[in-house]
Amino acid sequence: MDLPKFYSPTEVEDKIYEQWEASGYFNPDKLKLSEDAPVFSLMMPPPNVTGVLHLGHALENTIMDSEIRYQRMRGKRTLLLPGTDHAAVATQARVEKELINSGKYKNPRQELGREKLLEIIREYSENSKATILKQIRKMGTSCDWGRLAYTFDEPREKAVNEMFVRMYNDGLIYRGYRVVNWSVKGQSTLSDDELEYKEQAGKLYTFKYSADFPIPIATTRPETKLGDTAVAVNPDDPRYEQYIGVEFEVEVGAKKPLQIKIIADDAVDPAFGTGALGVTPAHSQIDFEMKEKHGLELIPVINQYGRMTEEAGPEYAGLKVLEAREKFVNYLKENNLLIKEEEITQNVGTSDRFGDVVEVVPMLQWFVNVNKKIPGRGTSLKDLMKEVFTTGLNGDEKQKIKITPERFEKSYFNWIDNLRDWCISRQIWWGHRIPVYYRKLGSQKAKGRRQNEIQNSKTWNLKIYGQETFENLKNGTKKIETRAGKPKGSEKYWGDFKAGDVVEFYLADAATDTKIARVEPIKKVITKVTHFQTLEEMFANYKMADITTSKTIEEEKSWWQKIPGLYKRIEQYGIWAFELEETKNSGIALTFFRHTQTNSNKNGITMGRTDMSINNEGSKQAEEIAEKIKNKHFDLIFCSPLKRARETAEILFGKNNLKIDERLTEIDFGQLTGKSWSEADEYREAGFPGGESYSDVARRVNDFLAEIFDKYPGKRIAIVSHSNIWKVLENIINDQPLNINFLKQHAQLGPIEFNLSEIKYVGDKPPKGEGWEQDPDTLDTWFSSGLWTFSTLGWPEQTADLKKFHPTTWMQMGYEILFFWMARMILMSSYALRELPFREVYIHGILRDKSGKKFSKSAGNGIDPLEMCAKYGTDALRMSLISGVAPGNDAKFYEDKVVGFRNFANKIWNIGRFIQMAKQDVGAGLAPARATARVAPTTLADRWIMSRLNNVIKEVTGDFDNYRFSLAAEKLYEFAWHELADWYVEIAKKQGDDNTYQLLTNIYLDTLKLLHPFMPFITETIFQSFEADKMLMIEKWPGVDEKKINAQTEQDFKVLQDLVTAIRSWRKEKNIEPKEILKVQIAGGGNLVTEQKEVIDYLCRTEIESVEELAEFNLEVDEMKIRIMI
RNA sequence: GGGUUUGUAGCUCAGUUGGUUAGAGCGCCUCGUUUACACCGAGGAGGUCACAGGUUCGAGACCUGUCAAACCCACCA
Repeated sequence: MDLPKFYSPTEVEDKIYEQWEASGYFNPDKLKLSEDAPVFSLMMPPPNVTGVLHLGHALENTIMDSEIRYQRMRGKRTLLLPGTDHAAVATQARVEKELINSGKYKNPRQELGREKLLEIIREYSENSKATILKQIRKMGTSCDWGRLAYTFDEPREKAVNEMFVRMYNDGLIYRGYRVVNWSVKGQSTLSDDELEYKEQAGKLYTFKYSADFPIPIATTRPETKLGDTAVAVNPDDPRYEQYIGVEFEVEVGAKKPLQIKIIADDAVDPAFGTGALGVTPAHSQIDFEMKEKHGLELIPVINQYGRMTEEAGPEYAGLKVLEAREKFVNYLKENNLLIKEEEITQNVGTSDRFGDVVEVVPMLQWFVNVNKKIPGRGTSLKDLMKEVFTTGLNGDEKQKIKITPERFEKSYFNWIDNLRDWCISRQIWWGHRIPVYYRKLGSQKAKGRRQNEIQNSKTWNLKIYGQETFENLKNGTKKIETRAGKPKGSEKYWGDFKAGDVVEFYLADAATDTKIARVEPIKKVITKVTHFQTLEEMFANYKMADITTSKTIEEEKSWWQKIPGLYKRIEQYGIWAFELEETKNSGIALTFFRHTQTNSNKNGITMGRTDMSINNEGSKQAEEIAEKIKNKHFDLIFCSPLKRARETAEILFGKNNLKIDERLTEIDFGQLTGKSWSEADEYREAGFPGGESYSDVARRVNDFLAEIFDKYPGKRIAIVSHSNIWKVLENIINDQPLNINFLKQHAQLGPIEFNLSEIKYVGDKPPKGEGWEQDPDTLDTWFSSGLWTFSTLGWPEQTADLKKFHPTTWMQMGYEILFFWMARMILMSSYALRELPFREVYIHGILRDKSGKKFSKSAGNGIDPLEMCAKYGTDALRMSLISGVAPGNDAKFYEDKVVGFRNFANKIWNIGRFIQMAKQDVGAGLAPARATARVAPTTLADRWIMSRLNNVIKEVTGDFDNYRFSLAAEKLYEFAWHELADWYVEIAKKQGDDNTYQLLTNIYLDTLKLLHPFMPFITETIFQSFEADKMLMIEKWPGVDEKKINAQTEQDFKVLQDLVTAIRSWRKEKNIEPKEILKVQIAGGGNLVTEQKEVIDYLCRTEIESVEELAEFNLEVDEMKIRIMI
C-alpha cells in the first residue's frame, strides 16, 4: 500500500476511531487478558453539560487517554469510564440567561414554572451532552461507552438518595437555621467555595449608634447595623475593658431599640478601625459564630430579595440595600453620629454564576456536618478527609492517596482546616431533589388556595384549639413570630418556620379534633424566627401562661436569680427549652447537652430538656420524635429503669439502644408523698419519707454524670428520665456546680434539630398515605459528583464492577477543582465505602492564552479544540497540549505549537513512507521480520540506534510511570526526529541492504508504539499499513533489552556525529559548493575512520583517508586532527 | 494576614534524586529543492539560569534574604 506524501488526519481519524470502538477493546471485559491481570480504572471527570468542550477538556482527555492507552498496552485490564455532569447551578443559570437574552422572558422561573423550565433545561442539556460525547470521540479518548454515566440519570439518582439517607441517619446531614450565602439574583444558596471575591471600591464609615454610646464602630455595610445585637471588642483592649458585659439600648430607627451588649472576642483586631466591631449575627458568618458563642439575638434586616425587612424599622422596610444604606448614612449625618467616612477597597463576595453580590442571610437549610463524629467510627468527615493523606484511611498505611505533584497536599490541608459545615440545599430546580418528604400536621388536604406570591416560602396549616387564642392571633396580641402553636393547655409546636412563610390557622374543636367550619381561617406571614438565647429573652417573648408555671414574670425571674450558678450559665450560654406537650405529673424529660463549636475553637454549651408525656398507647408525638431522633443524634442513651421513662425511651430510641442506669431513678413524689411536686417544698431539704433526700439524689446524679462523661469523651449523650430529674440537675448546678469546663471538653453534640410542626420522612420514595410533599430544594451539584467514582459502578448495589474497579486506580483533575471535587469524592467514598476513591491523583494546571490570560468566552480568546483538530489533526493537538508543561503548572497554548507537532506528525508519516518505498526497492515485504537473526545490528549505526531505542524505551516507560508526560513526549520527539530520521535513516540509505531495512522497520514500529498513547490516530494508521491484521492499541508496550544499551557505542557514534558536523560546518564557513567532493585526511581516528569511511563520505560528500600523523590541520574533533584539502 | 507557584535564549517553556560544555520548539541569519518529508535538510547566532549571600570538590537545582509576577485561602468589620 502506498502512503500519500502528506499525512491527512481528517481522512483517517473517524475511521480509526470507529475501528477501535468496533473492536470492543475499550471495554475492559473484552480485553484478551488472564483473569488475574492487574486492573487500571479511571473515571472520567465528567464535563458540565453547559455547552461544548473547550481546550481544558481537550487537555484532560489527552492526559487521561494517554495514561489509559499506556496502561492498556502494559497489559492492564483498563477501564476509562466516560460521563457528563448535570452541573446544577451552572446549567440552570446558563439556560435562564439565554431565555432572558432571547427577550421572551423576564423571569423564566416565574413565567414558566418548575416543570416547564426544567423541560427546557433538560432539552438544552441533552443537546449539549450529545455534542460533548461526540467531541470526546473526536479527541480519540478510548473510553468504554457501554458504561457511559450521567450525574443526573436514574442510577446516579438512586446513589444520591441512598447517600443522603445514610448520612441523615448517621446525623451527618441536618437541617438548620444558619447564615448562608444567598444570591438574590439567582434566588438560591451557594456554598462558601462558590463565592468569588472581587475587589470593589467602598466606603468605611465610622459612627456611633447614639450620642451617648461610648464605643464608635466602623463598617462598610451601615444598613446591616439596624440588626446589630452586640459590639465585640478584643478582651485585651484596655480602652473598652470597662464596658465588657454592659448592655446598651440604642434607638437607631429599627423596629425595636437595639439591645447592644458589649462582648469580648479574640477574633476582633484591636488595630483595625476603632478596634470595636458591630456584631450583626444575621448578616455575617463571623458575627453568626459570635452569636452562637455569646448567646446573642439574631435580627434579620435583609430578606431574600435583597430588601430591608420590617425589623429594620418602618423607615427602611422594603428599601433596597443600597437605598437603605444611603438613608441610614444620612440619618447618621443628621444626628451627628457619623465620625468618619473613608474610601477603601474591599473584597466583596460575588456569585460568578448569577453575577451578583452575595448576601449573607439566615435561613433554614440542609447542611453536612463535617465535625460530627460518625456513629460507630469515632471520626468525623473532616478527620476522614485528612486521614487519606496522613495515617491512611482507617489507620491503614496502605490506604493513602498519592498526589502528584505533592505540593497540592498542603493547600488541601489548609482548605480542610478552614472548612465549615457544607450547605447542600439549593433553591434552583435543576438538580437532585432532596429526598425528604413532609406531611403537614393538621388538615392534610389543606393546600394553600392561592399560590404564595413569595417564592420558596411555605404555607403552614395549624389548628388552633380555643376561641380566645384564635382571637388573640387574629388581633395580633399573640406573638406568632416566635412560635406557632395551639395552646391547648401548654402544647406547643416548634416549627421549621422561615421568615416569609405563611401560616394559616384554623380553629378546631378540641374534642373531635376537627375544623370548625363557620370560622374563617386566618393567615399570617412570619416575619422572624427566634431562638431564645437567654432567660431574659425568653421572659420577654413568652407569655407567662405559656410557661408551665403560675408565677408572674417577676416571681419567675427572682426565682431563677436565686440560683446564680444556673442563671449565670444560662445568661452565658443560652437555653433551649422545647416544651412539646404538657408536662403532667408523670412527664418524661429528655435532657441533652448541646456542644457548640465555633471556628475560633471556643466551646460553648447549651443545656436543655424536652418534656413529653405519653398516654397508654404511646403518644403519637413520641412516635414522631422517635422518627426524628431515633439513633440519629445520640451516641449513647441512658435511661431510668422506671417503667414510664423506659417505655417512652423505647419508643424514641428502640429497646436495644438503651443503657438502663439505676442512678437515674427518679423520685416519685406521688408515691413518696402523695403530693404533687409543687406541694413538696417541705421535703426538699429534709428528705423524703422512706427515701433518699433531695441532695442524696443530686449527688447520685452528679456522680453518674461525671462518670459517663469521663468514660465516653466526645460522645453525644442523651438522658431519659422522669422530669423531676431535671429539677435535680438544677440542684446540682446550684449547690455543687456541675463542672462546666468538664462538659465543655467532653460533651460533643452536633446541632440538634427538633422539627415537629410537620412529619418528616427521609428516604428514596415517600411513604404510603396522602399528603406527602417532597422538599422543593435540590442538592448542590458536588453532592452527586462526590459519588462519581462509585455511583458510576452501580453503588449502592454491590456489583461486580464495584468490586473490581473500586477504589479506582487513578484520577486526574485541574487544581481549580481540587476542593470542590477531590475533597468531596474523598469525603463520600471514605464515609460510605470506607475506601479511597482513587489511589493516585494527578493534578494538572490550567491553559492560558499566549499572553497568560485564562481562556474565557467573555475575554473572547477562546480556541475551539475541534477547529485545531480539523486544521492540524487530533494527534498534533494532543502533543501540543501535553508537552512543554511541568506537572501542576499552568501552560500557555498557542497555535504555532500545534503547527510544530503537525509537522512532527508528518515527519513520522514520512519515515514510514520511506521505509515502505525502500523495502519495495529491495523487494522485501512490509511486515516486520520476525526472526531476530535477520535483524541483528551489524554496523556502528545499527548498534547505536538500538542502544538509543532501548534507552528511550527505558526512560519513557519511567516517565510514564511517574506521570512525566511532557518529558516522555519530548524524548520521543527528539528520538524520532533527530536521531532516527536525521541520522539513522540517512545512514540506512547508504547501508541500503535488506537487513538494515528490517532493523529500521522494527525500530520504527517500536517508536510508533511508544508514541501511540500521545498520538493514537497516526500511529495506528501507519502501524496497520505495516501489519494489516493487527491493532496497535492493544499491542504490547516495548520492553527494554538492557543488553542493547551500550554507552561505548553511543560515545563512538557521538564522535562520528561530531566529525560529520565539523566537516559540514567547515564547508559552510568556507562557502564551498555543497556538491563538491572534498578530500580529507584524518589522523588519530583509528577504527572509526577506517570502518565508517563510507558512511562519513556519504554524509559529508568527502573522500576521507586515514593517516598516521598530520603536521598541518584545519580542524580538531575529539582526538582527531583533520586536514581538508580543497 | 496565611499559603503556593513562577522568574532560564527575542518569544513559549523543559531541565526527575545537586555532576561533563545549560536544552527544545518557534522566531532570526546563511546555504540548499539529490524523490521519505519544504509540513524539508545542512550550518549558525543568541543565555552572568531575577538579584545578594551561604552549604558543597561541584549549584539553574539545596538553604537564607531581597526584588518582581501570578494564583489560592482567610479576611478589614
